[in-house]
Parts: sequence; C-alpha cells; structure tokens
Amino acid sequence: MNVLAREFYRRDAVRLARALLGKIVVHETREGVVAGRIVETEAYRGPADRAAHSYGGRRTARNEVMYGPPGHAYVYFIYGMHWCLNVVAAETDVPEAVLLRALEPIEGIDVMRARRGVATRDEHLLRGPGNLCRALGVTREQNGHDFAASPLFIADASPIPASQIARTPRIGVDYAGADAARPWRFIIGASPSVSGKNLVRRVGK
DNA sequence: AGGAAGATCCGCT
DNA sequence: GCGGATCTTCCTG
Repeated sequence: MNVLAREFYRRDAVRLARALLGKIVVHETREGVVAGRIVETEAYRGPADRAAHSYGGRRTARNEVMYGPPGHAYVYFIYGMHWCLNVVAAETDVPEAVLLRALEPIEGIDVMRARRGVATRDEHLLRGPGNLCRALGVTREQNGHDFAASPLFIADASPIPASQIARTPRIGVDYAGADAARPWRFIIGASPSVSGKNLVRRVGK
C-alpha cells in the first residue's frame, strides 16, 4: 500500500478534492483496522470562500490547522453531535481544505457497524461526513494528524477517469451567497455510497 | 456573560 | 419533508 506523500496535497482545494476521489483512507484503531475508498468530497477555498471556516482570513483555535502545512487532518465538531474530517490543502498559510463526505467501506465492516449502532447496508456505513467519522473512529484526537503517517493515512490508487466523476454545489452551505452555487462537490457518480442525489453535470476534460 | 447558528443525522409523519 | 437532539465556537454587548 502506497501512502500519499506530502506533495500530493500541495494544490488548491478544488483540484485536491477531485484528485482524492478513489484514494483509500485507512485508520488503524484499537478495535481494528478500518478502511474505505473516497467517493465524495467538497472543496473549501480559504479567505475568499464564504462557506469556508477560514472566510475573510478568520483564524481561530478551531481552524488553526487549516493554516498549517498540507496533508494534515482538520477535524471539527458540528451540530452538537457530529465530527467532520477534512484534508488540509495548499501551501502553509493558505487555509484551504477538502471535506471527506463519503467512503465505500473496504475493511473493518464489523467494527464500523458496531460503532454506528444502526441497521444499514454495508455501502452506507461511511455515507455522510458525520457518519464517516463515527464509523472510522475519528474525533478531536485526530485533529492535526499527518495523513502521511500511521495510524491515520491515505493510500494511493488509480486516478478516476473524468467520465466517472460528477460535480454539484456543496451541501448545507445555502447561507454562503454566491459561493453556495459553486460546483465544488465531487462524487464518483456510480457509487452506492454517495449521499444525496448523484446526477448533475460531468466534469470536463 | 449570553446567545445564535452550524460544512448533520435519524426517525416519524 | 420536518423537526428534535445537542454543544462548540464565535460574535456581540
């Protein structure tokens, strides 16, 4: 298994969001190894993006890792119940990130199911950013972790052809004005693990 | 010091 | 489709 190196992440969040499709997230936990294939991502583009935590250059204890080097985990808590896992993109001091919204389960199905504590199909165990963290065992403890190192890392895999990728506006950012409409959510259209509807236009070449 | 809103999920109607 | 759960974070006064 080939772990992605730091340089892979050193690009803007939109390009990284697309490039991460098909890659493998692995978390080695006490309960067992859990892994999944990335099928849904969203890009958050720094100070100019009203939907981003770093909008306007806002810098707080919470989003501090967005300002750090690329390839690290930005984990935050939302709605009083859920954690969300992001991959920091771009250069140090350029606060961009990619939200991981859904994976296809590959390994550790039993562990994921136990953590979720809900009856659902295997393909849905890692669907949705909150569910993904719950099943992977990701919480505040992983905030700032380097994705190039155990126990939480991302492994390389073949790039996904453009014909299999679709893009849509991001979910849950209606408050972001003009930025709400930007097509910065990327999905592998055919995957049964993608949240919401799959349609919308293809990514051009 | 206080309050509002949030990159969500699930169960019920 | 709607609303309740639940709490951190940040902004205001």
